[in-house]
Amino acid sequence: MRVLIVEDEKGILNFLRDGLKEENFAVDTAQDGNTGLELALVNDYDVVLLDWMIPGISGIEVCRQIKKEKRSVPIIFLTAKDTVQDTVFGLEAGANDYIRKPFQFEELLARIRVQLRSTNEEDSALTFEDIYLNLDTRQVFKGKREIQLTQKEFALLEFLIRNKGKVCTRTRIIEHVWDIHFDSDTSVIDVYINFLRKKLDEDGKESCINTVRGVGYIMREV
Amino acid sequence: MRVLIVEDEKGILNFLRDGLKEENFAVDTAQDGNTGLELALVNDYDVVLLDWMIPGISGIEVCRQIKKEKRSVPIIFLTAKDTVQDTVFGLEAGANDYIRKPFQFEELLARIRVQLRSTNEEDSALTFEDIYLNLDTRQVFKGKREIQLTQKEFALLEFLIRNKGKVCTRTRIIEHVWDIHFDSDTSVIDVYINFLRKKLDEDGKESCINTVRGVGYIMREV
DNA sequence: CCGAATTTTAAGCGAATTTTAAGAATTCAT
DNA sequence: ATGAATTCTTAAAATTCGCTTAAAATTCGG
Repeated sequence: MRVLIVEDEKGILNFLRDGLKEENFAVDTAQDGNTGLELALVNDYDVVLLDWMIPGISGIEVCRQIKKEKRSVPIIFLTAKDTVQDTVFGLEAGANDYIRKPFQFEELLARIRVQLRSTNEEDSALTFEDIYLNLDTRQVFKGKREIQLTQKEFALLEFLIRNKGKVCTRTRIIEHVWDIHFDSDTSVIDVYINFLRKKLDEDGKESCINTVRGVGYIMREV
Repeated sequence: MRVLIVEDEKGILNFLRDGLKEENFAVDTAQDGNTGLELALVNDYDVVLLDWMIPGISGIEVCRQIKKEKRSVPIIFLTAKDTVQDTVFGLEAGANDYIRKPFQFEELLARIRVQLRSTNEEDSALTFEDIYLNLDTRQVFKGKREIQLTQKEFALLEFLIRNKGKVCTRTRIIEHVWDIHFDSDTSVIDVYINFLRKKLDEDGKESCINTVRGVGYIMREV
């Protein structure tokens, strides 16, 4: 899940970035309106956090522009202001939600989850056959057995399951899970597929992750 | 589907080439304007990706020249610049779309698909009689039976079905599926037609792929 | 700052795929 | 019917690609 944070105050920015990374988001940041807008238009984010008062183009304007091109990206305003006026402006500009500073990180997280939930229509769990992924607790079960996964393993499995039934090309995987854009020469995917298979597959049975030679991988339900 | 990429930065070039090959495109590349233009004029591409700033003739000029001779080839600009000015120039020069670097591979792919769709009008599935090709999962079914195909087999079948009812000449096949332009002295097509027939045809019945002696092959609906 | 866990790199192996090559079979014109 | 051209078939050679490992680099908590 990719997030863009547009916020000029360094302290808050770092706080948010670190917190969200811990929650396994791929985080991009911008400290002014222009950069923020550009990033938002170029990339596909799952949610955008937008400060109200930023240098360059105002938050409201950034919001308006993003919504013009990409209707579906959820935008959450972070704002110190709290008059009714401003809130109305924000929502008119197309924001999906807003949160007043200072806020509890937990609350922000909750609001982000709400937004994600509404676009994808999933709860905080993903499943594939007898594999169960709880996104809240980061627990993974294979049947009744709990499986310990590292961050990257979890992210890769999450991506594969979200795209179950479709071939995930190496390029897409490296972009969504590793956030690498211009390096095609790495075998890190192979290694992690191998890790997942070792942890998830049962002896004798076919792997739950299929290889599509020359292309990528797919989790295909039988 | 054939793509030409004109881009001087090696890293980006490789990244694009690999990514597009995974998506089953036949990819040609050029690292300067002159070579790019020449390739574009000599061959039939389904889409051209053109960097703005390249050695030799400028991207804009290449675009203009291509459009003068071949109105219909869609051209997508890859550009680091982002002023309105440049965009306007690009579109005036005849570009069909542009994308700013750095970009998500996904987004590029989406834009390419938009361009292709306007000429063809395809979904993620192709059919010919009881043969069903799913481009998402790369699965092939003959009736209810699933058929395992390799990359090249898949690409060849895809090409034949996209052109069903039309004769596919050996030259067009070798260009679109193998990306070979001069070497007419190979029997690789015969071999692969043979592979496909073995996998797809049923005993006793006529092959689903017809030979047009001296010319090529055709999938003709009865 | 150290040590453990995680992530990444690199290399060898082996299997699957792709290509080459050559003889057999077919088609077509004379 | 015959011979030339073209296509089919097969097998073997060449290549590519993914799997596996181990070791190096990095991150992170104490």
